[in-house]
Amino acid sequence: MESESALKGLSALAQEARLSVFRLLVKAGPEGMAAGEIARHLAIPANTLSAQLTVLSNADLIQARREGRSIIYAVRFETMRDLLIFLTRDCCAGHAEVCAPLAEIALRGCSAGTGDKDETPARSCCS
Amino acid sequence: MESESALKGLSALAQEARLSVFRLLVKAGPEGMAAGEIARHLAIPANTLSAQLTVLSNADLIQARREGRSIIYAVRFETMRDLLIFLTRDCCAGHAEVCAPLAEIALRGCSAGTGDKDETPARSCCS
DNA sequence: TCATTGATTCCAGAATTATGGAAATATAGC
DNA sequence: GCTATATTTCCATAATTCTGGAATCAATGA
Repeated sequence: MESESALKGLSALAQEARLSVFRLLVKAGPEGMAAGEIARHLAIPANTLSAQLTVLSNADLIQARREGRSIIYAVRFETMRDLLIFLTRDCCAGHAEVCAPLAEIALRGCSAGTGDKDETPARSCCS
Repeated sequence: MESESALKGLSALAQEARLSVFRLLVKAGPEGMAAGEIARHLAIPANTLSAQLTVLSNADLIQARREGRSIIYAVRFETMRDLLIFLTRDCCAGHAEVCAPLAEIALRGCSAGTGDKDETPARSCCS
């Protein structure tokens, strides 16, 4: 990922509502969640949410598919992975105090959880 | 790191000039770089750069110290580490396709480089 | 075809962020 | 104290982003 895409991704996530949407979609996993359901969850007007989903889509962080009358959004994990790798290389290069703890988190992976009090139990992964 | 700090960090990095400044400071390492030198490197007017450095400082991503007439800025790696961990937990939870490659990068650490053609040789780290 | 539901687009006003000229502040050397 | 250098603050303008009402589009079912 070059810095232009990274910038798009960062900008997309750098807003409260959009970060919430993204976090919700991460929880929802590959099956995703319908726009309306997201709107209900986060109490955002449909048209406002739509604009925010467009920003996330343009950054390639999420992906839409139609299912009946609903449009289902799901995270594109490859993009998020690439963004994380970009940032890690940018700030890790030469600095063990960043690399090491991050590696540990990534290895332990999901078992760590998000720290939210309302979080759902983590699934097993990262063999 | 809670989402408010993460948001600050993301916003700070979500701008072309600021991302460049940050990347430059990462390269510069703990010794940091004087504001004027940054400005010369990136061809940004001093006062504009100053505003951008303020944003990065407020997000705690960089730290200033005075040295004679110069003010030296250096990356705060703990903050960047926390931001990366926040993002990793947010998007890695349950998804090996994100965790695994990221863990590998973090373990190999700096040896990977940034991919830029003008990058300096990576230093050894991450034993 | 018509009504309903789910979602988007259009648009304009509000809010925030970015930029840089001019003036001010801080340090150093003479 | 005076001058030069390094940087910041003040301030106004420009640019961008955010928000939501109203209208529109798409799919479903009767």
